[in-house]
Amino acid sequence: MRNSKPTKPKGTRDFGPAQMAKRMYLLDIIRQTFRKYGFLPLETPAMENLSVLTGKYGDEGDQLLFKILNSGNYLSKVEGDPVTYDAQSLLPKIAEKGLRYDLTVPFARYVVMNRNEITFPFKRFQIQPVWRADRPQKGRYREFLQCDADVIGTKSLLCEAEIIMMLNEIFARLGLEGYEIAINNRKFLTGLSAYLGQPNRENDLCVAIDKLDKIGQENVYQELTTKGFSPEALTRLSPVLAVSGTNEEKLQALTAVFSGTPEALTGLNEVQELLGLVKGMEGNLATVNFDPSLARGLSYYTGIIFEVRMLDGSIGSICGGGRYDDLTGIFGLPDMPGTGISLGIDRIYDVMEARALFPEQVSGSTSAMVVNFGDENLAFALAAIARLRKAGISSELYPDKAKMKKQLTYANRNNIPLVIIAGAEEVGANKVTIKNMLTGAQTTIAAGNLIATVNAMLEKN
RNA sequence: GUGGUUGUAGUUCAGUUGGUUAGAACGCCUGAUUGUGGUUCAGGAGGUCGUGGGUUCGAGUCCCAUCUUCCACCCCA
Repeated sequence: MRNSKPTKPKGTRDFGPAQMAKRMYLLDIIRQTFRKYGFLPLETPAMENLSVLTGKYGDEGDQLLFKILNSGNYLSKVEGDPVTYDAQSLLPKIAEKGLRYDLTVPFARYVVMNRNEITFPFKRFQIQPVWRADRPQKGRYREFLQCDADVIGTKSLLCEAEIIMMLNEIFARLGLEGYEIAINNRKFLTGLSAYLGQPNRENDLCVAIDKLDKIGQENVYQELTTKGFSPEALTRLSPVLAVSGTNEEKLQALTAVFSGTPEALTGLNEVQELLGLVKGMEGNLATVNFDPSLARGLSYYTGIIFEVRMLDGSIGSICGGGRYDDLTGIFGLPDMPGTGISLGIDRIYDVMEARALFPEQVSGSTSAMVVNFGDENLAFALAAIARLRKAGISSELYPDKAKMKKQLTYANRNNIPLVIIAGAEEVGANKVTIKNMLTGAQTTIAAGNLIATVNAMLEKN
């Protein structure tokens, strides 16, 4: 018999109390802001049927789905020898469920299944973990928490404008600076593709130009050439990639170039209109950057798309999203336009940690500990802890009659600021001693003044 | 999925061309202080060197496999 050391699956993390305090601080701000903008909470199961998940994220996405083996004798439905199957044809026979890959598709499923109960437009937010069988890397995990806010059932650009307002508000409250909200429009990209003489090739086009910041123009052109884009197309593309200046200047310049391409113009006009709406709501436009090379991979986007990134490039995008005008169509409910965003709180956490942006007092420790002297003070200690809790003071009684040294060490390690000491000496005189662990000072007071004194001392800290 | 990288006490890391009993710092435990933590001092525990094979008289050190870590690509939060 040999004990093996326990391990944790690749790309997963534990969050101890110290990390949780910070995560909850972050989540509280996001949750409050979502609610402030009228979004309602929703949760869906960790697992979905594979029929719901597959085919929504492209071939690459399907590869990254975690599949759940059927219960029981899962090989019984396989005809013949399983070894003769390839993975793709064997899969549907042995697995019919998978872990969710994002929150948008489960949301679409929910909307379709509950279309008669939902009042549209429907605004919901959802904060739950998602799983991807990706190879872990910096800021990239196999299990991570997404914070989504979506509006479904309206084509109004006001939704996009509110998303920008909301993002700015969240980052302002977190004290996070040095980010940009990049925006673009899929319609513009579709028009661009046509303009280049390669209609319906916007996917390949997007994948390539999305990398502009990273690999430079030359490499983008090389990639496009290998994908069959002609030299003429690249010549027509270059003024688009080279466009610079303020958002207004970029829009103006591109509007002139695309005067003969209606779809691209529609896209540009929407961007223009969106910026106007944000301005009208007194939003901060300094963080908003119209980036005609922003593409985003997920194929369901059809309108304005977003991406939030740190200007120092320290980490991948911390938020992504966009408009999808027909997400529920694949589930048999057409004409259900929507738009939404997803915040990656694991990455935001990493950035905030690196910049020491978490406030000191997020630790959320217990306020007071009562020292356990055993029978000597059991009755008194029980009454004291009850009174403290009735008064709303987070407190605990050390569970064992241990040495005072050990009990104080415990309080110290857990950042408990006040320790209540009442042994035979104090109990006999109907008094208690309160020790302030920060200063080391301690006072002995009448037992009846315990709550008032503790409150006063906590107030001061 | 492709290419690379990493693994030695709880943690961060040393460990010479392969050579006795694998080290340090911090942390942890005990005591100085039988009712006082955080500072100080004294002492102590803790490692089949990621795992499994191989080469060798001899492997933490070399080779293979596997897992893990981190990174780039793909893609993405």
